[in-house]
Amino acid sequence: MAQKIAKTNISPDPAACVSDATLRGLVGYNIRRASTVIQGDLAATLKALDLRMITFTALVFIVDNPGLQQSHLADAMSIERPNLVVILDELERRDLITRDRVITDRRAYALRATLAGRRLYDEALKAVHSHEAALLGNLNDTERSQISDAMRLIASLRTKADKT
Amino acid sequence: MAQKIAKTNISPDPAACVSDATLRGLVGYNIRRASTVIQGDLAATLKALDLRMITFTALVFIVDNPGLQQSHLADAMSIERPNLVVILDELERRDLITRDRVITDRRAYALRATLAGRRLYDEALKAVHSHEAALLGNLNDTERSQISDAMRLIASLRTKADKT
DNA sequence: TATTGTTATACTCTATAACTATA
DNA sequence: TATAGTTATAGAGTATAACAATA
Repeated sequence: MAQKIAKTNISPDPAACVSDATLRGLVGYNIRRASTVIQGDLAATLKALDLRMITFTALVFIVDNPGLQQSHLADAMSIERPNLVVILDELERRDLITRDRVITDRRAYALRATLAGRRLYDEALKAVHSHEAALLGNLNDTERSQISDAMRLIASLRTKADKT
Repeated sequence: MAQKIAKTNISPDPAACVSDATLRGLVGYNIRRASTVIQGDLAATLKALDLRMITFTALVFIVDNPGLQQSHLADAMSIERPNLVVILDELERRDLITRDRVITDRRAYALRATLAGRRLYDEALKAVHSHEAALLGNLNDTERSQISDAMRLIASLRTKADKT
């Protein structure tokens, strides 16, 4: 027993000894790790409302931009049109949104949230905001704004990956 | 022609009119967008060296932690052991790393970078650092440090998604 | 001829169960 | 019995080609 404790003290957690010092010197590595933690936590929050990150995002865009077309939503979400179809199928099946033919262009659908959709939107946003408040409790409003500003600045940058 | 220009001026880019004001109020949304931009750009940088983000990350860990075992590397990279196998297979096939039996525990492999692996490590890190310098050119060292510090703080937080 | 939404499909990334060889 | 590495496989998420309806 004493021997076991001694052995444990020598190597309590080998994984913790793995150095990521080089990677921590990269801004991209640190942002990605933070993003992973927040997304994981956010996913757990939304799961209680039977929403995934991507269905939540689509719902928010539709509530905020009533009459939006699928192709424009796909652009805004930076996803391909075919992948949006199944997401909207799910939201429509749950009666959270409607797809109405556009009279001036019968190829397109105008997306609108139903009352149930707007209610879920309110509920989800409230949950996500409290979640962020809890997770980022150590940061004050100024610090949180600074982080968001810096992230928006970086998100607006483009170099090699720019395709357009 | 004049009519066409007029029409264009009315609606130059419908997608740009889609408001994401609500989502921009969420720190997680802003971090994820920044992360996507940086990862995309980083991927393009590493592609020139025939590396993906995940193979690059594994290589850096192995060079920095010689003798590392696969299970500890998987923990450090937050990926499952089976998924690491194919990554190491690729690095080993390209003679960038070796898998040596551990004499004290013949179940485990000690991972080490070859000379070629260390050379690619140097080359890749140089490329990634210049890439970040170019992408984040508008930010000075202090601002970049502040961002990294904030991201590391967030990455260290755990609430709902904490499984352990 | 070009565009909107759709289907089918493929490719990557990730997660789990079960096996082997060692401990 | 438990652990390290492996295999097979299933599930997300994402990307492309091709089609019907419409412009």
